[in-house]
Amino acid sequence: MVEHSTDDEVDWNTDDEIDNLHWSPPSSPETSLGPAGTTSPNLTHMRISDETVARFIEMGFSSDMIARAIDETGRSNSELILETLCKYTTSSEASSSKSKVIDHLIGMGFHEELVLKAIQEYGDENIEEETNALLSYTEAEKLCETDDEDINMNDDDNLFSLSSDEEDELNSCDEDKRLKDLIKMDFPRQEAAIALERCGENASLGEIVDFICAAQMAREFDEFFEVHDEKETISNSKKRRAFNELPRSGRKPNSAMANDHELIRLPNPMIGFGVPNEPGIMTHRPVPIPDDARGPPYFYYENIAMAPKGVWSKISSQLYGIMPEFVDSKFFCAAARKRGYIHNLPIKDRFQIQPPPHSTIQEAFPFTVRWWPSWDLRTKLNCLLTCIGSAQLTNRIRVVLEKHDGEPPLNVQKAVIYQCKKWNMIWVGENRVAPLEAVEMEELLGFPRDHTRGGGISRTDRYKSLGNSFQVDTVGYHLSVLKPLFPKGINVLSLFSGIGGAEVALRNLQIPMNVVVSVEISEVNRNILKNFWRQTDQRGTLRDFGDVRELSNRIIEQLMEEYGAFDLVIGGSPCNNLAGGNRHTRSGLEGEHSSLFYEYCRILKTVRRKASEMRR
DNA sequence: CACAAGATGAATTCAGCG
DNA sequence: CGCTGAATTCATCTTGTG
Repeated sequence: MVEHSTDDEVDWNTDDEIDNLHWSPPSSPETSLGPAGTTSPNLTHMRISDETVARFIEMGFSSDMIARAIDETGRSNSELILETLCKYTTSSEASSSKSKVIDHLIGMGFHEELVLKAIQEYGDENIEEETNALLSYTEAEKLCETDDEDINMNDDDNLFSLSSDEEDELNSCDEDKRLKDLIKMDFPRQEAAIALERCGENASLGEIVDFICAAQMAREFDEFFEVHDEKETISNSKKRRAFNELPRSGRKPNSAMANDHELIRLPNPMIGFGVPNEPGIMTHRPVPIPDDARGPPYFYYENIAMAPKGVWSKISSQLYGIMPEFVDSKFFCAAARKRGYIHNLPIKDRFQIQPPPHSTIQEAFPFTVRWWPSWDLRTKLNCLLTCIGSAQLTNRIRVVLEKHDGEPPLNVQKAVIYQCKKWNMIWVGENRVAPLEAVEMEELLGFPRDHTRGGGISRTDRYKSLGNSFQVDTVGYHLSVLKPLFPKGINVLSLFSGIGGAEVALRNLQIPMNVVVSVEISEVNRNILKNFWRQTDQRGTLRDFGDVRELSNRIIEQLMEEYGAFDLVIGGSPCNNLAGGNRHTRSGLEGEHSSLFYEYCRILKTVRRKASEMRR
């Protein structure tokens, strides 16, 4: 091991331009034993490492399948095993794929007739195409006037209750089973046991879950808006260190530093008020919305989670002191995207846009699977940015890998992985990595294929627009609660619209948009949204404006008089001056672009004031 | 002038350790 | 509790080309 790494070190350094493959030296040299480390208990006879097996399992293959594939392929070549596993999956899925697709689409609420028609038209291969087709059918057939349902706008009253059906079912459980169920739901055994005891034997599972959630939320409440003086902050334990910690004495205060002592913690895992398929979904907020911030009109504000210190407490203080919901989109798609959302939407009974996107890189891009080396354990991509890796870098990686037969030494692996993570590259051939194509980013972000393609946008601008966009499925999950509230459609004021992430989310949720007033400074982006509006046969009105600063309060009031009040004000203000990738002008919330956040506040307040006037 | 490509760190949080 | 290292990040600027 030692002689190898020394040789390779020499190889690295004799290569010109190799500096760009530099990585921070590993802290634990004993890990350089290579991939053949410990083995999993039931697969002990094989040379495949635990990590590799774990990766296969994480990709959704069963251990039986993995064992079979390892036996069949000769136990040593992980690429071959993966290929075999994929073969198994495709062959077993093929027979049932059609009925599965039908069930899936009907489950989304499309009529069976339309589903069959779509499948006839597009085949049963591409569920995405079909969904799009179905959305077009429904849009064409729209005008569907739902009868006046009794919608309870006051969502905070019945937040704890489950439906009677759910409750009946849950009541039938005995205590042991309930404890098991709770542990299965990933509640700590101790908390579950205490909750069971406190709630008594007649309590339903729902009540117990609420009890545990309430306890968790009480803790969150304590930790949010926690006030410390400087001394206390410094002596706080690591666990209690918070996002907005004050600067250590002697350190120069950041210009973005807020002048308050509030601490906002980023949740770990970053699941906000809950995400699908993960434990910990809340039915009501840890910190209630203040009365003066209740909707309608609803609002939804977004920005990056990893902003400089003090930024989020400043943003929160400007938006009624509402607790931000920090969510990583890796829980919704195959790419991470850590964002904070401040909104006054209900959080009960959220649902996902259907179909949900692929959850791993390998599922999203199956063609890459056969090229994926066993030592690259990624199943999720990092955040999609506005720039992509250079061709020179991919070439250097290829040259270096070609020098080694089979698996390269550990230090080479580390360097390659480091660059792949940094530039979000995927395997597209033998020894060949590549940055994502724009169309692949569209897919990961939940946009229709070629949403940003053509129409006068340059390649670089396309990457920029996509890198600045919403992740549609994440935002859609939060907005889904609007669907039962506005069966007749909503009026939307969309600020900093970009390529229309909010509009695409609403459309995918099948929430009719009566009026959308979109404010977006980039002309190419405005054109993308206009094209989307036309192509999806929207019946509503789309109005677009350029600079948000020129949208005066007077104009806003006029628009509301013309179209009626806005039901939703949505937008994410510029993060340029907050983003970690910015080497030059990371100047905080008061920066040239990021300070447009205050325009969002101004406009929101104008809308809410005017709306309350109109109600009177 | 528009576009494409490449070069350019730091701020922040977290996990792990003594 | 304090330290260290690893990991991650909605980007800007300069240069070259047509």
